[in-house]
Amino acid sequence: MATIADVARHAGVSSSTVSYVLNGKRPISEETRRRVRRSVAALGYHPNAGARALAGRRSHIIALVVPLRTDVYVPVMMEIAVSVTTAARRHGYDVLLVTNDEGPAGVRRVATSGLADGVILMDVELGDKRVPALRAAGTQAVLIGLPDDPLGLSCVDHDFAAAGALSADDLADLGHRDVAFIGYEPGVYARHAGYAERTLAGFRERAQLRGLRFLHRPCEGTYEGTAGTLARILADRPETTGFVVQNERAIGPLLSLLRSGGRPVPEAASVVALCPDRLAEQHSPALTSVSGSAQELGRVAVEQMMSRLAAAQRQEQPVDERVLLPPVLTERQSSGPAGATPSNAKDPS
DNA sequence: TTGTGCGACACCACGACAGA
DNA sequence: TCTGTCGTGGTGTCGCACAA
Repeated sequence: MATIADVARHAGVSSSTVSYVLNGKRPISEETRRRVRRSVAALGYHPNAGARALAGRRSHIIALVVPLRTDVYVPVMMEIAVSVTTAARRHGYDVLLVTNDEGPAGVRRVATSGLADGVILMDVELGDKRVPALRAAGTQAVLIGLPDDPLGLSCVDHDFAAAGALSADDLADLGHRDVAFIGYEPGVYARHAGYAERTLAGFRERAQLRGLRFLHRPCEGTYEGTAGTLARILADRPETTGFVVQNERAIGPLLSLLRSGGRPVPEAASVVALCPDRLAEQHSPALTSVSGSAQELGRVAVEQMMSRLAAAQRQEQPVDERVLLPPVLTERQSSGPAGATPSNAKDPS
Protein backbone atom coordinates (compact mmCIF):
# COMPACT_ATOMS: atom_id res chain seq x y z
CA MET A 1 0.00 0.00 0.00
CA ALA A 2 1.54 3.30 -1.12
CA THR A 3 2.14 5.99 1.50
CA ILE A 4 2.53 9.72 1.11
CA ALA A 5 6.30 9.20 1.33
CA ASP A 6 6.18 6.82 -1.67
CA VAL A 7 4.25 9.41 -3.66
CA ALA A 8 6.72 12.13 -2.64
CA ARG A 9 9.68 9.98 -3.72
CA HIS A 10 7.98 9.09 -7.00
CA ALA A 11 7.20 12.75 -7.75
CA GLY A 12 10.55 14.07 -6.54
CA VAL A 13 9.06 16.37 -3.87
CA SER A 14 8.68 16.28 -0.09
CA SER A 15 5.75 14.61 1.60
CA SER A 16 4.49 17.97 2.86
CA THR A 17 4.23 19.17 -0.74
CA VAL A 18 2.17 16.08 -1.59
CA SER A 19 -0.07 16.81 1.38
CA TYR A 20 -0.59 20.43 0.24
CA VAL A 21 -1.35 19.33 -3.30
CA LEU A 22 -3.98 16.92 -2.01
CA ASN A 23 -5.71 19.21 0.46
CA GLY A 24 -5.24 22.46 -1.46
CA LYS A 25 -4.41 24.42 1.68
CA ARG A 26 -1.38 26.09 0.10
CA PRO A 27 -0.65 27.26 -3.41
CA ILE A 28 1.52 24.80 -5.32
CA SER A 29 2.76 25.41 -8.86
CA GLU A 30 0.78 23.80 -11.67
CA GLU A 31 3.80 21.78 -12.81
CA THR A 32 4.42 20.33 -9.30
CA ARG A 33 0.71 19.62 -8.85
CA ARG A 34 0.60 17.74 -12.15
CA ARG A 35 3.62 15.67 -11.18
CA VAL A 36 2.17 14.78 -7.78
CA ARG A 37 -1.21 13.85 -9.27
CA ARG A 38 0.49 11.63 -11.82
CA SER A 39 2.37 9.84 -9.02
CA VAL A 40 -0.80 9.48 -6.94
CA ALA A 41 -2.52 7.84 -9.93
CA ALA A 42 0.47 5.68 -10.83
CA LEU A 43 0.86 4.32 -7.28
CA GLY A 44 -2.88 4.12 -6.56
CA TYR A 45 -2.40 6.17 -3.43
CA HIS A 46 -5.21 6.76 -0.91
CA PRO A 47 -4.50 8.52 2.41
CA ASN A 48 -4.41 6.16 5.37
CA ALA A 49 -7.58 6.95 7.33
CA GLY A 50 -6.07 6.05 10.69
CA ALA A 51 -3.02 8.22 10.26
CA ARG A 52 -5.13 11.02 8.89
CA ALA A 53 -7.38 10.89 11.94
CA LEU A 54 -4.34 10.82 14.20
CA ALA A 55 -2.69 13.85 12.62
CA GLY A 56 -5.78 15.90 12.03
CA ARG A 57 -7.62 14.88 15.18
CA ARG A 58 -10.66 14.33 12.93
CA SER A 59 -11.88 10.97 11.73
CA HIS A 60 -13.86 12.37 8.79
CA ILE A 61 -16.65 10.07 9.87
CA ILE A 62 -20.17 11.02 10.92
CA ALA A 63 -22.13 8.57 13.02
CA LEU A 64 -25.76 8.20 11.97
CA VAL A 65 -27.92 6.67 14.66
CA VAL A 66 -30.71 4.84 12.86
CA PRO A 67 -33.80 3.40 14.52
CA LEU A 68 -34.42 -0.19 13.53
CA ARG A 69 -37.64 -1.16 15.21
CA THR A 70 -40.78 -2.86 14.03
CA ASP A 71 -42.81 0.36 14.31
CA VAL A 72 -40.70 2.49 11.95
CA TYR A 73 -41.35 2.72 8.24
CA VAL A 74 -38.01 1.46 6.95
CA PRO A 75 -38.10 2.87 3.36
CA VAL A 76 -38.28 6.45 4.67
CA MET A 77 -35.48 5.83 7.17
CA MET A 78 -33.34 4.34 4.40
CA GLU A 79 -34.06 7.29 2.13
CA ILE A 80 -32.82 9.66 4.83
CA ALA A 81 -29.77 7.46 5.49
CA VAL A 82 -28.85 7.40 1.79
CA SER A 83 -29.29 11.16 1.56
CA VAL A 84 -27.04 11.71 4.61
CA THR A 85 -24.40 9.40 3.14
CA THR A 86 -24.45 11.12 -0.26
CA ALA A 87 -24.30 14.62 1.21
CA ALA A 88 -21.51 13.60 3.60
CA ARG A 89 -19.43 12.18 0.75
CA ARG A 90 -19.64 15.54 -1.01
CA HIS A 91 -17.83 16.97 2.02
CA GLY A 92 -15.24 14.18 2.16
CA TYR A 93 -16.94 12.39 5.05
CA ASP A 94 -18.02 8.80 5.42
CA VAL A 95 -21.00 7.67 7.47
CA LEU A 96 -20.96 5.11 10.24
CA LEU A 97 -24.37 3.51 10.76
CA VAL A 98 -25.16 2.93 14.41
CA THR A 99 -28.28 1.04 15.46
CA ASN A 100 -30.17 2.35 18.40
CA ASP A 101 -30.33 -0.77 20.54
CA GLU A 102 -27.76 0.52 23.05
CA GLY A 103 -29.78 3.70 23.73
CA PRO A 104 -28.01 6.63 25.47
CA ALA A 105 -25.02 4.42 26.35
CA GLY A 106 -24.38 3.69 22.67
CA VAL A 107 -24.62 7.35 21.75
CA ARG A 108 -22.22 8.20 24.58
CA ARG A 109 -19.78 5.51 23.44
CA VAL A 110 -19.70 6.74 19.85
CA ALA A 111 -19.53 10.40 20.86
CA THR A 112 -16.66 10.07 23.34
CA SER A 113 -14.50 7.42 21.65
CA GLY A 114 -13.34 9.64 18.80
CA LEU A 115 -14.85 7.15 16.39
CA ALA A 116 -16.77 9.94 14.69
CA ASP A 117 -16.43 13.72 14.45
CA GLY A 118 -20.13 14.21 14.97
CA VAL A 119 -23.39 12.39 15.55
CA ILE A 120 -26.62 12.69 13.60
CA LEU A 121 -29.50 11.29 15.58
CA MET A 122 -32.65 10.10 13.84
CA ASP A 123 -36.10 9.42 15.29
CA VAL A 124 -35.82 11.90 18.13
CA GLU A 125 -38.45 11.74 20.85
CA LEU A 126 -39.76 14.72 22.81
CA GLY A 127 -38.00 13.83 26.06
CA ASP A 128 -35.26 11.84 24.33
CA LYS A 129 -32.76 10.45 26.86
CA ARG A 130 -30.03 10.36 24.20
CA VAL A 131 -30.09 14.16 23.86
CA PRO A 132 -28.61 14.97 27.32
CA ALA A 133 -26.06 12.17 26.74
CA LEU A 134 -24.96 13.85 23.50
CA ARG A 135 -24.82 17.26 25.14
CA ALA A 136 -22.74 15.93 28.03
CA ALA A 137 -20.33 14.22 25.64
CA GLY A 138 -19.60 17.60 24.07
CA THR A 139 -19.63 16.19 20.56
CA GLN A 140 -21.07 18.02 17.57
CA ALA A 141 -24.61 16.77 17.11
CA VAL A 142 -27.51 17.27 14.76
CA LEU A 143 -30.96 15.90 15.44
CA ILE A 144 -33.40 14.76 12.79
CA GLY A 145 -36.42 15.48 14.90
CA LEU A 146 -37.24 18.07 17.49
CA PRO A 147 -36.84 17.27 21.20
CA ASP A 148 -38.39 19.29 24.05
CA ASP A 149 -35.09 20.96 24.78
CA PRO A 150 -32.82 21.36 21.73
CA LEU A 151 -30.38 23.73 23.50
CA GLY A 152 -26.80 23.29 22.29
CA LEU A 153 -27.76 21.17 19.28
CA SER A 154 -28.91 21.75 15.72
CA CYS A 155 -32.20 20.25 14.60
CA VAL A 156 -33.97 19.65 11.34
CA ASP A 157 -37.35 18.08 10.86
CA HIS A 158 -40.44 18.15 8.74
CA ASP A 159 -42.97 20.65 10.00
CA PHE A 160 -45.29 17.93 11.23
CA ALA A 161 -47.67 20.38 12.88
CA ALA A 162 -48.12 22.14 9.54
CA ALA A 163 -48.62 18.76 7.86
CA GLY A 164 -51.38 17.89 10.31
CA ALA A 165 -52.98 21.29 9.74
CA LEU A 166 -52.79 20.93 5.95
CA SER A 167 -54.58 17.58 6.06
CA ALA A 168 -57.36 19.04 8.23
CA ASP A 169 -57.65 22.04 5.90
CA ASP A 170 -57.92 19.82 2.84
CA LEU A 171 -60.79 17.77 4.23
CA ALA A 172 -62.53 20.91 5.56
CA ASP A 173 -62.17 22.62 2.17
CA LEU A 174 -63.82 19.58 0.55
CA GLY A 175 -66.79 19.95 2.88
CA HIS A 176 -66.12 17.05 5.24
CA ARG A 177 -67.39 17.70 8.73
CA ASP A 178 -66.70 14.39 10.50
CA VAL A 179 -63.16 13.20 10.18
CA ALA A 180 -60.91 10.61 11.79
CA PHE A 181 -57.17 10.69 12.31
CA ILE A 182 -55.69 7.20 12.09
CA GLY A 183 -52.35 7.36 13.81
CA TYR A 184 -49.42 5.11 14.62
CA GLU A 185 -49.55 2.21 17.03
CA PRO A 186 -50.11 3.19 20.70
CA GLY A 187 -46.44 2.53 21.55
CA VAL A 188 -45.34 5.43 19.35
CA TYR A 189 -47.45 7.85 21.40
CA ALA A 190 -46.38 6.17 24.64
CA ARG A 191 -42.74 6.95 23.90
CA HIS A 192 -43.67 10.52 22.87
CA ALA A 193 -42.29 10.38 19.34
CA GLY A 194 -42.14 14.02 18.27
CA TYR A 195 -43.33 13.44 14.70
CA ALA A 196 -46.47 11.65 15.87
CA GLU A 197 -47.38 14.09 18.62
CA ARG A 198 -46.69 17.22 16.54
CA THR A 199 -48.74 15.99 13.59
CA LEU A 200 -51.64 15.16 15.84
CA ALA A 201 -51.41 18.51 17.64
CA GLY A 202 -51.34 20.42 14.34
CA PHE A 203 -54.28 18.42 13.02
CA ARG A 204 -56.26 18.83 16.24
CA GLU A 205 -55.74 22.58 16.43
CA ARG A 206 -56.68 23.19 12.79
CA ALA A 207 -59.65 20.82 12.97
CA GLN A 208 -61.03 22.74 15.95
CA LEU A 209 -60.45 26.03 14.15
CA ARG A 210 -62.32 24.77 11.08
CA GLY A 211 -65.19 23.39 13.14
CA LEU A 212 -64.52 19.73 12.30
CA ARG A 213 -65.75 16.92 14.55
CA PHE A 214 -62.82 14.59 14.81
CA LEU A 215 -61.53 11.42 16.40
CA HIS A 216 -57.95 10.28 16.86
CA ARG A 217 -57.38 6.54 16.92
CA PRO A 218 -53.94 4.87 17.18
CA CYS A 219 -53.66 1.91 14.85
CA GLU A 220 -51.43 -1.17 14.74
CA GLY A 221 -51.17 -1.08 10.95
CA THR A 222 -51.94 -4.76 10.39
CA TYR A 223 -55.06 -5.71 8.43
CA GLU A 224 -56.79 -6.90 11.61
CA GLY A 225 -55.62 -3.85 13.57
CA THR A 226 -56.84 -1.45 10.90
CA ALA A 227 -60.16 -3.28 10.66
CA GLY A 228 -60.63 -2.96 14.42
CA THR A 229 -59.70 0.73 14.38
CA LEU A 230 -62.06 1.49 11.51
CA ALA A 231 -64.87 -0.45 13.17
CA ARG A 232 -64.45 1.57 16.37
CA ILE A 233 -64.37 4.85 14.45
CA LEU A 234 -67.57 4.05 12.56
CA ALA A 235 -69.25 2.75 15.72
CA ASP A 236 -68.43 5.97 17.57
CA ARG A 237 -69.04 8.31 14.60
CA PRO A 238 -70.90 6.55 11.73
CA GLU A 239 -71.17 9.82 9.78
CA THR A 240 -67.35 10.01 9.38
CA THR A 241 -66.43 10.69 5.75
CA GLY A 242 -62.89 12.00 5.97
CA PHE A 243 -59.82 10.00 7.02
CA VAL A 244 -56.31 11.22 7.67
CA VAL A 245 -53.81 8.35 7.90
CA GLN A 246 -50.33 8.72 9.30
CA ASN A 247 -49.50 5.05 9.80
CA GLU A 248 -48.17 4.04 6.37
CA ARG A 249 -48.88 0.36 6.97
CA ALA A 250 -52.56 1.05 7.62
CA ILE A 251 -53.15 2.75 4.25
CA GLY A 252 -53.60 -0.38 2.12
CA PRO A 253 -55.88 -2.17 4.60
CA LEU A 254 -57.94 1.01 5.10
CA LEU A 255 -58.62 1.48 1.37
CA SER A 256 -59.58 -2.14 1.04
CA LEU A 257 -61.81 -2.09 4.15
CA LEU A 258 -63.60 1.09 3.07
CA ARG A 259 -64.26 -0.40 -0.37
CA SER A 260 -65.54 -3.71 0.99
CA GLY A 261 -67.58 -1.86 3.60
CA GLY A 262 -69.52 0.03 0.93
CA ARG A 263 -67.64 3.30 1.34
CA PRO A 264 -65.60 3.52 -1.87
CA VAL A 265 -62.84 6.12 -2.08
CA PRO A 266 -63.31 8.90 -3.07
CA GLU A 267 -67.05 8.62 -3.84
CA ALA A 268 -68.15 7.93 -0.25
CA ALA A 269 -65.04 8.60 1.79
CA SER A 270 -61.94 10.73 1.38
CA VAL A 271 -58.49 9.63 2.48
CA VAL A 272 -55.54 11.97 2.97
CA ALA A 273 -52.29 10.19 3.70
CA LEU A 274 -49.30 11.62 5.53
CA CYS A 275 -46.70 9.67 3.60
CA PRO A 276 -44.01 9.94 0.92
CA ASP A 277 -45.22 10.74 -2.61
CA ARG A 278 -43.80 7.48 -3.95
CA LEU A 279 -45.98 5.48 -1.55
CA ALA A 280 -49.05 7.65 -2.24
CA GLU A 281 -48.72 6.99 -5.98
CA GLN A 282 -48.50 3.22 -5.51
CA HIS A 283 -52.06 2.87 -4.18
CA SER A 284 -55.28 2.62 -6.12
CA PRO A 285 -56.74 5.15 -6.14
CA ALA A 286 -53.59 7.25 -5.90
CA LEU A 287 -53.61 9.01 -2.56
CA THR A 288 -53.94 12.68 -1.83
CA SER A 289 -50.92 13.14 0.37
CA VAL A 290 -49.08 15.54 2.60
CA SER A 291 -45.39 14.88 2.37
CA GLY A 292 -41.95 16.29 2.94
CA SER A 293 -38.71 15.40 1.25
CA ALA A 294 -36.71 12.79 3.14
CA GLN A 295 -33.73 13.60 0.91
CA GLU A 296 -33.88 17.25 1.88
CA LEU A 297 -34.01 16.25 5.54
CA GLY A 298 -30.76 14.29 5.22
CA ARG A 299 -29.08 16.99 3.16
CA VAL A 300 -29.92 19.78 5.64
CA ALA A 301 -28.76 17.63 8.57
CA VAL A 302 -25.35 17.16 6.93
CA GLU A 303 -25.07 20.89 6.09
CA GLN A 304 -25.83 21.70 9.73
CA MET A 305 -23.19 19.20 10.83
CA MET A 306 -20.58 20.68 8.47
CA SER A 307 -21.29 24.16 9.73
CA ARG A 308 -20.91 23.00 13.35
CA LEU A 309 -17.66 21.14 12.60
CA ALA A 310 -16.25 24.18 10.77
CA ALA A 311 -17.12 26.45 13.71
CA ALA A 312 -15.54 24.03 16.17
CA GLN A 313 -12.43 23.88 13.99
CA ARG A 314 -12.21 27.68 14.16
CA GLN A 315 -12.69 27.33 17.93
CA GLU A 316 -15.95 29.25 17.70
CA GLN A 317 -19.25 28.43 19.33
CA PRO A 318 -21.37 26.55 16.76
CA VAL A 319 -24.74 28.13 15.98
CA ASP A 320 -27.72 26.05 17.11
CA GLU A 321 -29.87 25.97 13.98
CA ARG A 322 -33.48 24.86 13.95
CA VAL A 323 -34.98 24.15 10.54
CA LEU A 324 -38.52 22.95 9.87
CA LEU A 325 -39.15 21.86 6.29
CA PRO A 326 -42.59 22.90 5.02
CA PRO A 327 -44.91 20.07 3.93
CA VAL A 328 -46.51 19.89 0.49
CA LEU A 329 -50.11 18.82 -0.16
CA THR A 330 -50.64 16.95 -3.43
CA GLU A 331 -54.22 16.36 -4.52
CA ARG A 332 -54.72 12.92 -6.12
CA GLN A 333 -57.69 10.61 -6.54
CA SER A 334 -58.39 9.59 -2.94
CA SER A 335 -60.17 12.76 -1.83
CA GLY A 336 -63.28 14.44 -3.09
CA PRO A 337 -66.20 16.56 -2.03
CA ALA A 338 -68.23 15.37 0.93
CA GLY A 339 -71.89 14.63 0.55
CA ALA A 340 -72.07 11.31 -1.27
CA THR A 341 -74.15 8.79 0.65
CA PRO A 342 -72.37 5.59 1.67
CA SER A 343 -73.78 2.76 -0.46
CA ASN A 344 -74.54 -0.58 1.21
CA ALA A 345 -72.42 0.48 4.18
CA LYS A 346 -71.43 -2.57 6.21
CA ASP A 347 -69.61 -3.17 9.42
CA PRO A 348 -65.90 -3.42 8.40
CA SER A 349 -65.00 -5.77 11.23
C1' DT B 1 6.63 40.87 -1.28
C1' DT B 2 4.88 36.71 -3.05
C1' DG B 3 5.00 32.04 -4.35
C1' DT B 4 6.85 27.69 -3.52
C1' DG B 5 8.93 23.75 -1.27
C1' DC B 6 11.05 21.49 2.69
C1' DG B 7 12.08 19.75 7.42
C1' DA B 8 10.47 19.11 11.84
C1' DC B 9 7.17 18.03 14.89
C1' DA B 10 2.71 16.76 16.92
C1' DC B 11 -1.00 13.65 16.95
C1' DC B 12 -2.30 8.95 20.02
C1' DA B 13 -2.60 4.16 21.26
C1' DC B 14 -0.03 0.35 21.83
C1' DG B 15 3.80 -2.84 22.20
C1' DA B 16 8.54 -3.57 23.46
C1' DC B 17 11.89 -2.97 26.57
C1' DA B 18 14.57 -1.55 30.70
C1' DG B 19 14.93 -0.84 35.43
C1' DA B 20 13.24 -1.15 40.14
C1' DT C 1 5.66 -8.35 38.54
C1' DC C 2 4.99 -3.64 38.13
C1' DT C 3 6.01 0.90 36.35
C1' DG C 4 7.86 4.13 33.33
C1' DT C 5 9.95 5.35 28.94
C1' DC C 6 10.57 5.10 24.18
C1' DG C 7 9.69 3.96 19.40
C1' DT C 8 6.35 3.11 15.87
C1' DG C 9 2.90 4.01 12.25
C1' DG C 10 1.28 7.92 8.22
C1' DT C 11 -0.47 12.43 7.86
C1' DG C 12 -1.27 17.49 8.53
C1' DT C 13 0.57 21.82 9.47
C1' DC C 14 3.78 25.37 11.16
C1' DG C 15 7.70 28.02 10.44
C1' DC C 16 11.50 28.80 7.78
C1' DA C 17 14.43 29.29 3.54
C1' DC C 18 14.99 30.50 -1.03
C1' DA C 19 14.07 32.24 -5.69
C1' DA C 20 11.86 35.48 -8.65
